This record gives sequence, C-alpha cells and structure tokens, in this order.
Amino acid sequence: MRADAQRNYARLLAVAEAEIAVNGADASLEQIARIAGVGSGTVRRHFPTRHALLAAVFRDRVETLCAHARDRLGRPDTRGALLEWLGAVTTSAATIRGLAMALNRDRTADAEHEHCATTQLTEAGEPLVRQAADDLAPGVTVTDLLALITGIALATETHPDPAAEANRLLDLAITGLSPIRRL
Amino acid sequence: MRADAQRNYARLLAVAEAEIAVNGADASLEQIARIAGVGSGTVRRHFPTRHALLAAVFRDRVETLCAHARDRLGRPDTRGALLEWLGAVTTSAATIRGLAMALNRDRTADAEHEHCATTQLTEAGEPLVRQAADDLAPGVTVTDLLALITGIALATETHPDPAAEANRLLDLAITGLSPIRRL
DNA sequence: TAGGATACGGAGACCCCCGCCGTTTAGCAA
DNA sequence: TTGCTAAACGGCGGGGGTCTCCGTATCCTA
Repeated sequence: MRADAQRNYARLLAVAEAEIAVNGADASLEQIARIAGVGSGTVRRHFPTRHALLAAVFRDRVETLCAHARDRLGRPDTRGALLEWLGAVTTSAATIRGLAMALNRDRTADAEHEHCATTQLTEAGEPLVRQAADDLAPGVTVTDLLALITGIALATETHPDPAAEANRLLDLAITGLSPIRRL
Repeated sequence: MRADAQRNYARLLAVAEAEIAVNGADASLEQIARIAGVGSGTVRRHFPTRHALLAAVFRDRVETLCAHARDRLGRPDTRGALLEWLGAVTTSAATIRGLAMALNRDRTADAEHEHCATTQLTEAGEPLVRQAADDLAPGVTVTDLLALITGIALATETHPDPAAEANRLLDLAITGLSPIRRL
C-alpha cells in the first residue's frame, strides 16, 4: 500500500468515525470526503460500499467485544459470564451511534462477508452460550440473542440515555415477563 | 375538502401503501407521485412529512390493533389477554413492511403528535398491562413492551419468515432466558 | 355563470450516490 | 539523481431524491 494511500485511509477512518458518531450509520460519504480533504472517488476506492466503511470503523470495537467473550470462557459461573458479555454488547450497540444499524444491516447482506461484525460476534459468543446451555432455556442461540440485542439497541437509539434503557430492556428479556419465582 | 383533493388523497394513499409494502418506510415520495399521476408538490401538500404519510397509511392497521386490545379488556385470563395482544402487535409489526420503522420513528419525533401510532398503541395497551400487573414482573410498562416489539420487528425485517421469527424472539423475551421452572 | 378560493404541477436549488477517466505522484530501478 | 510506471487521486457527469415556491388550472359557490 502506497504511503499516500495509507495516509488517506487513516484520515478517512478517523473522519468517518467522527461523522458517524454524529450522524449515524447513514452519514454522507461525500461529506466525509470533504472533511477529510479528499475526492469522493478516494472514499469509494478504500471503501467500496458503505458497509465496508462501517465494518472498518467499528472493527476495533467489535474486536474488543470478541476478546471480552473469550476472556469469559471457562469461568465457573457460566451464566454470569454470558450475561456479562450480553450486557457489554448491549451497551456498545446502544452507545456507539451507528453500530446497531451496522449490525442489523449485515444480517441483511445476502453475500455474507466472512468477517462481518455479526459473524464475528456470533462466533465469539457461541462458546459462551454453549458453556451456559444448562442454565438457559432450550433452543436459545447466540444468533437469537444478538438479534434481540440489535433490535433493542435500534429501538432505544433516540432515548435520552440509550445504554441504561437498552440494558433495562435486555434485563427484562432475560428475566422474562413473569414475576420472579423461587426454585 | 375539494373533490379533486379528495380523489388525489385517496389515490396517493393507495399508491403509497403499495409502494411502502414493496420498498419499506423510505420509499421514494417522488416515485409515489409519479405512479399516482400527480405532481410531487401534491404529495407534500397532503402529507407534509414522510411521517405524516406513514401515519396515514398505517392508520387503519393501528386502529385495528387498538380495537384488538380493547376487546381483550375485562377477560378473566388477564395474562393471556395481554400475551395475545402482544403477539398480534408483533405479527403486524414484523409483517407489514415499514410499520416497525414508522413506530420506531415516532418514538424519535420530539414534538409528539398526539395521535401518532405509538401513542395510540400505548394508550390502548396500558389497561391490558395494568389488568395483568399481578402476573407480570414489577415495573414493566406498555412502553417497554412496545419498544421491545418494535426492536424485534426491526431486527427480523430481513428474515425469510419475519412473523415467525419475531414471535419466536418475543416468546423468548416473555419466557426469559432461564429454563422453565415449576412453582 | 362568473369570480374567488383552493389545489395542482413542475421548475429550480441543493444534496447524495455511483462510475469513469485523465492526471498526479510515490517508489523503484538504473 | 533521474526516469519511469503503476498505483492512487480527484472530480466530472448522470441519475435520483427532497423541499420550496409560484403561476396556472380547477372546483364550487353565490
């Protein structure tokens, strides 16, 4: 990769992150190019699709979440480990503007890129779920949980305190609608 | 309202419904105008904002859901009544293209129009929840449940069978993550 | 039927996405 | 250092979309 290309890539990524934080997942690519001081063609060369840009912008975040999941593998409190991770994912999805929509969209994408965020999270979370399977309702999959979280994050996007609200709803879904019963 | 205005209003509503069913909540207004054979100005006159158009298109559906809720008031099986209604709302939100997004957006709208769909549903569902309160986890509100449903519907929009998937996730959230326990 | 109120239509300004291609420039090799 | 070539750049042009505005056509009433 040529030096100037690297520079532009980095600049674009930084600008895009800022712009997406402000305007959400459908921030204007043109605008990003303008702010970064490059032509619109350059944006499209580095990131052929909007999805590619989102993936790049959120890559670190997603990586962190995946690492978070791996760290919790092998713990004695398997259910607690899973719940902690779900909480972390929820907080990120609800807090980081555009992430939820990005996750939702790559569920949409027909031609799944192997390393799209959802796939990564699914792979990272699957062992956690398997490990906690005895303490979960039968038939629950990581995919289900991620879908639920994505949905919750989308629905709370405009709430004054998205993270709190999203986690509240997640708790509701985890606990279930019924009053708590003692075993 | 002048006769021609009424005609155009009706045509636009019909075309919009079809177009939204195909292209979702951000169908092109221009396109709708074209199909309906009117100028784009006419669309904007009848429906100043996209939100207004969505509200009009989904009005009947929402009305039906509200009626559905009212019908279930006073039943002995209060919990069952609530769950049935939640299922109905979920099915509609997941099936009718654009509805979920519309619901989500008017949660967003700062200046809540009194009769936006979410408000209506909230008012209609509130008595059902109150009525079933003894069988619910404390602190659960209609607003929470509608947010959850909206989110689920958004997240399952692209699934091959949205209604089934959405209801599955709703069941998951109602049951909770834990294995079923006997009292 | 004549006139005013009402609704219509589309032009204009602005923005965005996307593909393309002539031009510049980085980096290697002589 | 100086060429040279391939890679990267920038921005133009076409196609859409949204939103505003105003001259014009249409309805309805008196």
